Amino acid sequence: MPRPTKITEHPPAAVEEALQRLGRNIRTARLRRRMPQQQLAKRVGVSRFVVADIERGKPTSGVAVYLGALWALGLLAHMRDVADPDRDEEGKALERARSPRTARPRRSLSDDF
Amino acid sequence: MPRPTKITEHPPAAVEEALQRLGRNIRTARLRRRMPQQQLAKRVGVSRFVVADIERGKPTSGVAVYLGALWALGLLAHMRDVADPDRDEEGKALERARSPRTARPRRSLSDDF
DNA sequence: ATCATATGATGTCTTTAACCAACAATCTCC
DNA sequence: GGAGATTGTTGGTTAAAGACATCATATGAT
Repeated sequence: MPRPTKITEHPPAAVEEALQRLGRNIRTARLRRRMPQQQLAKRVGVSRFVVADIERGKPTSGVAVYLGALWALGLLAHMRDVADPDRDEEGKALERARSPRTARPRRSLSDDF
Repeated sequence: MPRPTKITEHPPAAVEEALQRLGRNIRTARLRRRMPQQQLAKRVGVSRFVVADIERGKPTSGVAVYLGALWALGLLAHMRDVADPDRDEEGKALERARSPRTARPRRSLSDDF
């Protein structure tokens, strides 16, 4: 994504780590299937360089490429649980009665960070 | 991602669906925490428009933004299992002896799709 | 019901992500 | 060990991702 952003230039350590692990996992899955980057790229519809990028965990690559790779490897189902409201215990606890459609502040609280 | 790619212009239905669900989940988690897009954007280090985009499941946004949002919501741990080699049963089955470092074809098989 | 706030929608501008090509390096199978 | 394929790397080109400003709408505390 053009226009430099904080998150892509200096990602938090946790984000960078998660990204690299995801890339390694995709690579492992691809190698296990004995599929060249070229072929995976063809299925996803990108050049082989993009596949090489995501296997390295490049933060700036589009989500669709990552998900496309998971899809081409038959691993997209793993995304179902990510941020699943049912698994968000903290969120469930915070949600008192109903879920509002906008996040209007309840009172005047120090909402900055 | 500049230069249009097949995956971002016409994502497979499964990918598009997964993307939209992820966006909805992020939105749900944010609302439960009564956090405005603005504030989430500030934590992630992007503009509020980008947050609005990912909540709609925009395929072209960078991965880092999605993961950054998960991180800011305390949900990044959910990414650990995605494409985890231990959970890739099909991959484990395909891996005969050891994992090769390149995907050189074992024989002359019809490797084109 | 009121009114401040959150969110949606548009349009312009800047910067870079993804593309491509070719060579070098590495690895696997025979 | 040799051959053939895969993967890494670099640099130039181009179209879009993200920022920003503004207006319009919807929402929810009071």
